[in-house]
Amino acid sequence: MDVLRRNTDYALRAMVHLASNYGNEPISTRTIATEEDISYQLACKLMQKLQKAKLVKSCMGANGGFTLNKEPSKINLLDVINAIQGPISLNRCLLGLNACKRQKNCAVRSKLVGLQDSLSGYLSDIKLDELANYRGRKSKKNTKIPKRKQK
Amino acid sequence: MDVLRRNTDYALRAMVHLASNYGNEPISTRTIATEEDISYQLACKLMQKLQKAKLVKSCMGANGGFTLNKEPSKINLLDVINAIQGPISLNRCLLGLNACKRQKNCAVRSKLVGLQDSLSGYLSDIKLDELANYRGRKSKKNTKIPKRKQK
DNA sequence: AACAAATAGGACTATTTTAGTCTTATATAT
DNA sequence: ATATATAAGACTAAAATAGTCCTATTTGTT
Repeated sequence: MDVLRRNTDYALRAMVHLASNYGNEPISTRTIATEEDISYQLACKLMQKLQKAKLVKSCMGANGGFTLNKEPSKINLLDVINAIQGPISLNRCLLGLNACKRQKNCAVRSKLVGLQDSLSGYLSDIKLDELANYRGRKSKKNTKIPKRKQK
Repeated sequence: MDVLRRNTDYALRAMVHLASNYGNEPISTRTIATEEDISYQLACKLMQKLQKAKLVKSCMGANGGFTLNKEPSKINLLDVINAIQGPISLNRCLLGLNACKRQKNCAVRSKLVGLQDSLSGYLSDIKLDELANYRGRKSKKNTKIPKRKQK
């Protein structure tokens, strides 16, 4: 099974796309969907989730679209994962759901806590700017504020 | 979402149970199911999977049941996970399935490879003996070979 | 030999989760 | 006005996971 779901992959592509464009005009969902091979309708859903999580900023209307809401270096992989698929947990027990009665002296659980933490740590250390630079090599190193007025 | 599925939790309980009993007579699935709160039918399925993975040894017939196939210290968490839910992967891409065309210069992918490895490493460093000792404190420190003849 | 207690294993069903679509409403530049 | 966007809820479809059922086989015990 996969830890990162398909929709998370899509969202990550979208975010990297936006990161590569950081500092410029908003990009429409249609453009992102087309260039990143995501169904348009689905992309809309994902962008909305990202917006709710304050990772992107939306501009409605003609010439509208999305821009990152923070510098790429201030958005990490875990942020995106959390926004789209919710918190990653090694098992239900660690999430607090469906906790079995064994909990308090469960050896498995106690071992997993450490792993859970290092997993989160690793993911939150990977920032969007690294991903955007690696990928397109068309990063603009441009930190201008988008000219378009924001919502 | 959970990395370890419910059935994996069940199987882990069963394995820890067997580890605590290592060196003694086989334990029947019915007993394991009852003591570990697993549906009997489901437990049967899980034990079969563990058997196919050579983690446990079965003894058919009356007074039959299962014993570990190796010392508890030689069975790790990842073994059990692999037996029950198959290999853990961070995403499809790393599993080789559904690989997207971006593959070769995908920054996300390259970052995840490292994480995947450390995840596997961590899980395979946790052995059943640690879990069994922690839990029941009724470990026998007894390495006798089971008296009952093995299949 | 008969019986009871076990595992073996395939087929099937149900449940849950995830992915994806449809539709309608609202905002905004031209 | 119109065209091009986002917003968002309801809905459907597909896939993955969990769980059950049934029948066969093995083996110890009486």
